[in-house]
Amino acid sequence: MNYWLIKSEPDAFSIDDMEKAGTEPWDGIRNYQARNFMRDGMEVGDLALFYHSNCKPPGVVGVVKVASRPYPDHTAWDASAKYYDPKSSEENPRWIMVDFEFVEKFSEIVPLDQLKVTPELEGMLTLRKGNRLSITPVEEAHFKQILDLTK
DNA sequence: GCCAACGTTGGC
DNA sequence: GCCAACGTTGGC
Repeated sequence: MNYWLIKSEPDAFSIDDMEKAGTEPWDGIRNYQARNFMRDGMEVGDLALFYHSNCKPPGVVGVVKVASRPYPDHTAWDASAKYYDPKSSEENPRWIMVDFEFVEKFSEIVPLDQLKVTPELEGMLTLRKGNRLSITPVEEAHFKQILDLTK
């Protein structure tokens, strides 16, 4: 069992969209580190914090669950798609994705400001200055600490 | 809108 | 393999 944090811009896809969708293919990941986390680390049933980025305020707004094994991201093959990558092919897919399933929406956001001042979360990858990864692993203790902050 | 941080690209 | 130029992310 591993824990993760995934970022999404609420203007593009929010926790409410996630709740409506129920299950959502997480396509469009075009970063090797994030891809490798999905490929090498994610297991069906893993839990992930759902984080709203690029908004006011940014922060953790809920929990989702890994609902599939990694599989090729076909949007990379579609020349008209936003995340088209000519270097990826059906024979040799460069990018992958997983499905996420809605688990929970917090009654209130846990804002980034609060994460930053919580001593137990010191060292969390997402809090590191300049971190732009859209998928990061989260330590179990940190994951549980953030759930505690919602109570 | 600004800009720091970081990843990617491509010339050499 | 180096590194400058460029693009993107995301907090502020």
